[in-house]
Amino acid sequence: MNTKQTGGSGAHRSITMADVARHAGVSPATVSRALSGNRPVASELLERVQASVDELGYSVNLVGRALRKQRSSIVGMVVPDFGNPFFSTLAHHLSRTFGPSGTELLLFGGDGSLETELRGVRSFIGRQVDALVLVPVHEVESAAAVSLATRSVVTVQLDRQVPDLGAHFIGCDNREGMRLVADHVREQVDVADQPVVFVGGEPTSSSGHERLDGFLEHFPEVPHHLGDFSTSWGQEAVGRLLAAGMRRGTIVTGADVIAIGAVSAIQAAGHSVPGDFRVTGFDGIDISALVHPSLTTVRQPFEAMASAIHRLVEAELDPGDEPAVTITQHPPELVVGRSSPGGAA
Amino acid sequence: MNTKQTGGSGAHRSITMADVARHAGVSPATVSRALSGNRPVASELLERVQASVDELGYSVNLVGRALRKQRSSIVGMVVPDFGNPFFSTLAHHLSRTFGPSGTELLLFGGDGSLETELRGVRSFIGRQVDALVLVPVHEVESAAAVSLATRSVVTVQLDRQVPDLGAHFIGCDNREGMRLVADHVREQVDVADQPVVFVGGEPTSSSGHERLDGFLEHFPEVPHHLGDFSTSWGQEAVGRLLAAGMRRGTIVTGADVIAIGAVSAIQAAGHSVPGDFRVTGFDGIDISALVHPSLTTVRQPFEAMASAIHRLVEAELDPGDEPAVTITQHPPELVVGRSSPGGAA
DNA sequence: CTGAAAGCGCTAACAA
DNA sequence: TTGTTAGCGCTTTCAG
Repeated sequence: MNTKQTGGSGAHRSITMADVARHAGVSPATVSRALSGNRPVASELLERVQASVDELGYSVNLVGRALRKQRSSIVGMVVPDFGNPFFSTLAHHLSRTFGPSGTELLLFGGDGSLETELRGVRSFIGRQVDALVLVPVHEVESAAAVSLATRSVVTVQLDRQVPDLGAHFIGCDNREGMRLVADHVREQVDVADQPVVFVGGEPTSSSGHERLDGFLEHFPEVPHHLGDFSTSWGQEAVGRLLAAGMRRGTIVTGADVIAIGAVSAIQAAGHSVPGDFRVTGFDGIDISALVHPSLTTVRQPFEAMASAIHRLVEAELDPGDEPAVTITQHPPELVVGRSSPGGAA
Repeated sequence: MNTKQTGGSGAHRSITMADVARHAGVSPATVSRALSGNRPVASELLERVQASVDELGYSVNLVGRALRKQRSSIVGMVVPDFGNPFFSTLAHHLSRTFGPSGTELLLFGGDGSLETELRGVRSFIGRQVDALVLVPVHEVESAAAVSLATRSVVTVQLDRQVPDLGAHFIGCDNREGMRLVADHVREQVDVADQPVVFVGGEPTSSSGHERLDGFLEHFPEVPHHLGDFSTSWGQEAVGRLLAAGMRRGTIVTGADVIAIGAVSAIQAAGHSVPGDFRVTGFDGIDISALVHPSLTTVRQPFEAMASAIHRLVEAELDPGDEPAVTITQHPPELVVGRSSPGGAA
């Protein structure tokens, strides 16, 4: 039973660097150097190695490499939920930024719970990711996940932050965004005729928090209704407003997904946007330009945020300098659509 | 310079199992067994180990584990593009299905190119994923990526397939879906008054292919315009139709994202849906119920597909049986919205 | 039930 | 420039 049997049925050992080395008549170290390009290799050997690699169909085992190098060339990203198109948009821009640079972006999507978020963070840390990009679920209760991440690996919070943890944060200036909305509403809407209400996410995330505060700063007396960042909350909130007898109004929302739900519910009930109700969103996800009417919204500078994260991560990984904790709120931009007056003809 | 200096500045070694073992006064093997639960450990030792783990803040290095076990407890998913909400929807459902089972779903999003797709596959294989779920970019040219994947690891193609590679495939029955659309159009539309055109994705993916063929089978003479699966293609196609003088019609599209672009362009040009133009989509992503008018579409059975993949992967990983190649086309369902007649009042 | 020891595949010191 | 060797952190025989 101890015969040197190769092949046959069952799991087949895959090809290793040692196999390639033997086949090419060089040492494993030479193969490693030839493939990584980290150190010079005589061009003749390099060709022999390459030929053996091709012939054997070898490809490097990244687990072995990661164990040895103590890093994996992965940037892990943890988002609360795969289903929310805003998070997909963030991932999309980030992967475009990181893609060309060798490290690759891998995405973990939670179910909105703190437990799953922590699992995601733990898992990435245990897999020796080079860096972690984290959109925290909760402004306070995600502290465990964020501080674990920060202690273990280069970590950047994105869009939402747990403050005071010494962790980097890249986001947009939500208060400024809401100021833009407030100015727009003041200029374009007769708020006596179409009274303003705010429909946002609970201030349990920093974005929800800042957007609510930011808007109330300019419209202090406005009623506000808070739920989660979802289309169904937008629908439900409008359902309540209509049930309460509201027939005209200006609905300022905390996110495009909420706004889309709101518009949908308004229209389903037979009212019009922007005739009866004006609606504004926040984030500037692609779809907001395509719904009918197109959404007036605040566009986050996705590209700028993505490249800021990229630069920050590169700087942190570069042993040269020790950058201070970076907290940047990028300026957003008002995009006037047809869900509120003042857009193009 | 050779003093045993611990701490201080610079990178700190992280805690290993050996540290825990020393601290608890047991062997590393015992720590391993205690933490994995793979083998019985005396309850007293188990407590000691647990205490040490807590005190030292140890967490297992998954790279070391993966190297030793030759598997990583990761299921890798490769999609052509993070930006397409249909792929996010697939990922969302899949992660809900895999989440509770210990293995976790990690998502790689490409840029639509074959090179990047291959990179994603290579990377996951090199990281010893337990299984790979792949939405291939191209019906033919993704063969390299799919067959590499299939040779190396349990692989399931999702939604789109490269045929004849002996790889599993889970998708929906696109022809049947298009039959539902065709029947709906025949029953509800005066096609003499509102002539039918098909706007789809290029038949370079199996879905694009089957949806086009499937519809033409029932409406053989219909003009068709093919581009990519994107909202901008939907807009552009409608732009061309309008430029060619079309003012009334029934636009059957190959995907919700195309339909959303189409509706948007129709409305932007001052025409109405469903008055002037009827539009149908395909896929049943969430947003299609919320646009105005809501989209008549074919909903893919996301939950059923996700759990089919889960079962298939579990079965393949279970050394017990050797399941045959599975190719399943799940039955989709027509959802009648207001973008075509026949919906609820 | 527990410990000692080997080794997963790779790369970085060190020697030549 | 190349080879030899050690060891990253873990699990799993194999002994006891």
